[in-house]
Amino acid sequence: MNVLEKARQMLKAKAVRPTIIRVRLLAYLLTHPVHPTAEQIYQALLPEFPTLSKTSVYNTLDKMLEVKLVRLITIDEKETRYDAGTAVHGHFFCKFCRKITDFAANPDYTGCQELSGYEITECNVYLTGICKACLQKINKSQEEEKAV
Amino acid sequence: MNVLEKARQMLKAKAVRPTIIRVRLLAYLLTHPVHPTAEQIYQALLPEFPTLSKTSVYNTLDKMLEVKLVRLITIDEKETRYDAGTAVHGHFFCKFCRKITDFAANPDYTGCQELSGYEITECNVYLTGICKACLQKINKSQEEEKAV
DNA sequence: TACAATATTGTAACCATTACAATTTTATCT
DNA sequence: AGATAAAATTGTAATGGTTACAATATTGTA
Repeated sequence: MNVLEKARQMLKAKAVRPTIIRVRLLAYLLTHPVHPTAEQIYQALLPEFPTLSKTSVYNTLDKMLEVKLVRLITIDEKETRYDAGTAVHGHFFCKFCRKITDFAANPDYTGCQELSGYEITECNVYLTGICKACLQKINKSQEEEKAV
Repeated sequence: MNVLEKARQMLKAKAVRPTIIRVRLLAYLLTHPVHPTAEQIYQALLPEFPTLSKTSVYNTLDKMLEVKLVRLITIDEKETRYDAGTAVHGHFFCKFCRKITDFAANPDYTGCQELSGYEITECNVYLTGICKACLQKINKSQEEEKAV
């Protein structure tokens, strides 16, 4: 089954009408698990739907957030990112390249006193710092400075 | 030692010049650990500093973020919140009243394979859902509907 | 006091996101 | 298939948090 059919099935299972735009947008998220912004999604779909509007992207994402086919990632305070991954995992945000990396994380806070009686619907673990690649770049440029 | 003196000491320790506005703003955060927004901080300090500008609030917060006297909380995608608490803890965000509750959380991801070689400077655990008080309100209003 | 560095202010711009009314598409019924 | 109503999509304009930047004020030091 290709990814379009898969996206269609996922939408149907959540009783969301599988319109072309919704199917393609969800398929895009499934095949591009890089936590894109609304703008990136818009730009990616534009060639295929020249009349696509930014509002439609936001509407579609809101719909999918409602039924939990998509998760919000607010680790980057500049813009919101979206993730179609269903498995719970943590997100690492590099301050230099602004890329987000997934990592295994499934914390259990059911026994937490402060939250007894609370209804928890979403869980996000965010780490911020500098990724390996950027660290290497930084070290390299420092060495070059020394050499001069 | 009162909170103003404490704020002054904290700023000095980080080599940030303890100007009146910085001291008062930090003292406000220390005495109001409710994760206020920039707007709320601005409104709270305005009576004392009638000429205070929003830009100064942002500048001051940026300065304190740099030296880690303050942490960013991005759990609410609508606006950024600020927290002067130094101890690591998680944040619960209620979708109804938009209040943020602290809870104990100190996850250890030093052994995480995906992040080996990464430099981690910040860690945030965000839970979203409905708080106890809002759940009770919802239940109550549902009962009233039934009664009618 | 005078000077240089730093902090604060005010205004205007930026830009992601949302509101809303108009248009188009879709599902259903005849 | 054609008609109709509901739902989806679009375009435009507004909203509002945040930032850029130049002007002004304050601070520390000689």
